[in-house]
Amino acid sequence: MGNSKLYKGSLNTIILKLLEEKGKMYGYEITQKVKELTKGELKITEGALYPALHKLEAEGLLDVEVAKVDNRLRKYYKLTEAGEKETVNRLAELEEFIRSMQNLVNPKWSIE
Amino acid sequence: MGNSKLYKGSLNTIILKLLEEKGKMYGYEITQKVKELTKGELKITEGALYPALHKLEAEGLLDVEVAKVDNRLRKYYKLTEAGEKETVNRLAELEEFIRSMQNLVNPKWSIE
DNA sequence: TTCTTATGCATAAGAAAATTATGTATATAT
DNA sequence: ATATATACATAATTTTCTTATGCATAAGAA
Repeated sequence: MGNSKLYKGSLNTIILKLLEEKGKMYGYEITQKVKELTKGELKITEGALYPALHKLEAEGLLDVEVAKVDNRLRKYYKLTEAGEKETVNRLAELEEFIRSMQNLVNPKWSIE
Repeated sequence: MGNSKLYKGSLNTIILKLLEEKGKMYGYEITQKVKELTKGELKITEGALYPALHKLEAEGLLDVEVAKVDNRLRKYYKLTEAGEKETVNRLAELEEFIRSMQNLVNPKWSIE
């Protein structure tokens, strides 16, 4: 299972990006969304996700809001103001990184 | 200095790809080439590079050839046959990963 | 009705893969 | 002389993941 050892370092940015898009999401929802968007190629494990969410919250980039749906707990996360600013920066960095990787891996692509 | 925390996991593939292109390269040359190709954005540190080269060699994917140029040591690495095969696989995996990341970060790009 | 799968959170132990800090040595430019 | 560039290497530490485990409810299958 889960053999995507390549996304190391980009998990935080992925989380921020999704929250920027959707407004608010809860942990399990994020794992499912990523699986869906990448056609199952990228699987966010809970062991990676929850600590990452807690850290982003501790850094003041996320706010939490607890809800109970169908008698089950959900923790909805959304960007703080600081989080919105950081998201812009980190996304730019990630996009630049992706471009660099393309340049390395397949220079032809980036000519156009 | 070196603030590219994003390429984690892809160093091995980058090395293999460069060797596939250039035939043979030595460590220091690889660091400079990557810096050049990414316009300074990606800096391979020696602490990451040399262990990676040694590991790829131990796995039978690389061959070494020592040379002395200007009284300085150089260790030229090149792909073994097994290394050439692995390079194809790992490049495909990395390209697929890059596509996934694009899909997450900027879905618009990947429609075309 | 029992068992599995899905939903939902969390943390601890361990592994992988980097960074940072050293160390050695020669060559070149200031 | 001194700093920078070239060239290799490794140890200590940190970051960031995977794997394993734990708790709990809901829904569907057997």
